[in-house]
Amino acid sequence: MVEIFEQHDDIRTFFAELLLPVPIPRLFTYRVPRVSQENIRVGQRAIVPFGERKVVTGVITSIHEKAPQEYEAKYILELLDTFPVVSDVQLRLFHWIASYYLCTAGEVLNAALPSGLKLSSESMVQLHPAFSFEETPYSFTEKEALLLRTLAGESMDYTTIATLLGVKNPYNILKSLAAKEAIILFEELREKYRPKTDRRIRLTTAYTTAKPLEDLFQTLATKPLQEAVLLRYLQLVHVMQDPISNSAGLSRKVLTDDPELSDSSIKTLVKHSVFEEFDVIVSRFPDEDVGSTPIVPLSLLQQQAHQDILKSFTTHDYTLLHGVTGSGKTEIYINLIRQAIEGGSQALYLLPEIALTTQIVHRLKKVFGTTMGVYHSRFSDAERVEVWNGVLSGRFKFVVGVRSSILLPFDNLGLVIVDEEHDSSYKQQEPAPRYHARDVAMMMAHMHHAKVLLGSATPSVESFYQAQQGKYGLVTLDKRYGDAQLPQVVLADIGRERRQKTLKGDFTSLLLRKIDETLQQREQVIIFQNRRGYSPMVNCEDCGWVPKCVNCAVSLTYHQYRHALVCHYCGYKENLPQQCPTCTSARLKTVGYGTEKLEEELNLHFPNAQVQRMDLDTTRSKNSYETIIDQFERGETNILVGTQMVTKGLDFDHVSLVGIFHADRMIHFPDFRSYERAFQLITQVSGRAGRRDKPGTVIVQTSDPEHPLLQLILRHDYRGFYEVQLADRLQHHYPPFSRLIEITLKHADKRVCRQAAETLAEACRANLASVYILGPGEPAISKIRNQFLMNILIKVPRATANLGQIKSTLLSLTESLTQQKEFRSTRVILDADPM
DNA sequence: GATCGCTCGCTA
DNA sequence: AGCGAGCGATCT
Repeated sequence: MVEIFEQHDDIRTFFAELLLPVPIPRLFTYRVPRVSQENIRVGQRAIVPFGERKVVTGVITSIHEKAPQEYEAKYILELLDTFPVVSDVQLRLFHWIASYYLCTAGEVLNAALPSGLKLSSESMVQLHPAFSFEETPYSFTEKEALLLRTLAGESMDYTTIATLLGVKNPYNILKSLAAKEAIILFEELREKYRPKTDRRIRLTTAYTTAKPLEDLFQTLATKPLQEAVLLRYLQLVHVMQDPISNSAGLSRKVLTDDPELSDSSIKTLVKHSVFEEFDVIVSRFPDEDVGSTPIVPLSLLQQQAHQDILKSFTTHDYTLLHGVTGSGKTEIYINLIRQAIEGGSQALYLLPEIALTTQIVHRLKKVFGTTMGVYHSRFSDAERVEVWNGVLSGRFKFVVGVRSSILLPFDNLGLVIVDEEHDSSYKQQEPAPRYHARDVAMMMAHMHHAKVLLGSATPSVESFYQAQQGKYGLVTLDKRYGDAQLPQVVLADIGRERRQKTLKGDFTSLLLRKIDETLQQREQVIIFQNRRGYSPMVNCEDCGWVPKCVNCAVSLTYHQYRHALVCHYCGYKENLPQQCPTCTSARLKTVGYGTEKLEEELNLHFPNAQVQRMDLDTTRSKNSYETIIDQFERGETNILVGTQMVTKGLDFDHVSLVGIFHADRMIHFPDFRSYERAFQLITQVSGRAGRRDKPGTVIVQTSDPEHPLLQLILRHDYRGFYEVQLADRLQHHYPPFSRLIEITLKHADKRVCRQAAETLAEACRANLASVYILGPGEPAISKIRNQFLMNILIKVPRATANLGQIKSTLLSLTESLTQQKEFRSTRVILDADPM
């Protein structure tokens, strides 16, 4: 074939579609600079101008030659990568999440990329170089002058300035100052991620051979301090035997940390070019104890379950492992993960936030060593970038992580394990994307042709139903590991003890006696109470006044250690008044028990025991969580009091008693999932009690011991619980028989909020066929941060095929609502599969 | 009349 | 989301 026309590669113009991390439901077209034409690939990041002055990082989703017709595309400023850092499957997944969870793909990208990978510019302000107060012909307002004085040589960003001046938007002030040539505005691009480096030291090439070294020792004969440094170096780095070892050098810290060596001598040797310093990039995850520990062999039951799971995988992509607490699910997971990795694919092990503890990480590290990455919200951003890059480079074949690790750049997943599958922390609540990691895992696994294993002692009604229907495989482990007994659950009747006057505060005599017995036997106790603070409420004994939050429709929680009333929703804080502000009575009393009060009263009841509290307030600082766990593990603490944090992922050998301080509030929460949550929570905490040889006891304090749910918990009757729940869900059109979409409207004006909700609900009723619509109604907490809330619930029966269409109708109805003038500042939040 | 502050539209 | 234009409210 003869080429008739010569290809003029150099005159072709390429365009790229970019996904940007902004909440706009659209891609953006940019022009590819000539120099990048050869190298640009889908999945690379690029810096692009966005708006008048800003620049942002986006991801290339396609490359083409179709010039946009209606506008002139801007140029890509810079390609940040030489290879794709977002995989194809990942991009597809982002779009699926966006459409299923009613948000934009940009919001998903924003959640997925660690901010270290999202370079963007920040608007900065600096004093004009030619400006001086003496020479300027202009006059300034007070705020302007304050800013000019504060700026003096420094540059500041907009938000700092806004705070400094006490205004919301400093833009007008800045514009005026810029016009008077007093300041200049500029954009600062910040490199957020920096690899961690280690400063190293080595001999300069002049001294790497025997002769010069000998001469050097001659010279240093009168300088013993420097000689010592040199000797130590030669002792640690065998320069003569292995010249390469010198080029790798020695970490400078090794020498400076040595108390026998002097810092200044090291510096002098560097100054005299005996040593040279250089930096190497090191991992933030040091290669600690590589996988060498032999794996504990599986018990017969575990082996059986393992085989059953593998067999189930041949017919089902999704399998549910229903294993009672303490049945040893983790060992089975470890085996499956190893097999997946050995088969050449990636594995992901998801855990709820509070279950991903150092205990479990250490255990897995011993098996998987450096091929394992850990992704946790407590990690710094730099660490997240390294996990991201580690998955890309293939360094990590396996990741243990929380919800958001589902968004890492896997390209060859073979297995996803979702442990504690029922846990509500898999569902992101606050900012969009409001995704459920378990359900995303299933879609993702589908895209990768991978298998998913859901694990739980108390599966969600939804998942168990799917298993019952044969949609998921089901494997059951109903014996504890090593034939240990399930804990004995005992109800303590608060009402009866109150009548018999044996109640002490809110402690039943039964609970107190059991704690005492347990301590006598040198065993440990966990007390669970799902309320932090001292008391959830304060109350005036004379007029009934209750302190409320000024921004939210909730009563304030009293925190004793801060001696303050605190709002758990917005953080508002005020001092506890000396007297009631309405009737001046001094008889203000605290009502109810938080973990803080429990801790205090346990100290009074058991003065010889060490009581430790574990909740948000005691685990705020970086290592406090680990410290509390370590102390408890070593037996330095006898009683651990805590919120949900004590329910998961912790294994202690000497806990034989678990107390659930108040079961009633969990059960009687106004929500169709409250029974399920209570059942799961109580079962989970109970699982902390008892190990191999000693069965544990669980005391559940309740005012309603006859309650059917408690009766089911007593018998460890998951199936019974499930049947009851399922009937209820069927009757009221709840999942798994319907899919839910919750609409929340927010507005500062209660009337507007209600009107908007009514208008929207009406529009839904008029435009959506074959769905059930509930509301609008006020949620239990009707105001948060000065925004009034209204809810509408849409129930879409499973049989309804057009879920996608319903969602897009909802989006357009919402859109037209907020376009109406009176509702323009109403915020509407759509939440698919709310928890 | 200038200045402040909020709403709204746009981003390629 | 974040920026910037425009416009009505508010102080002097």
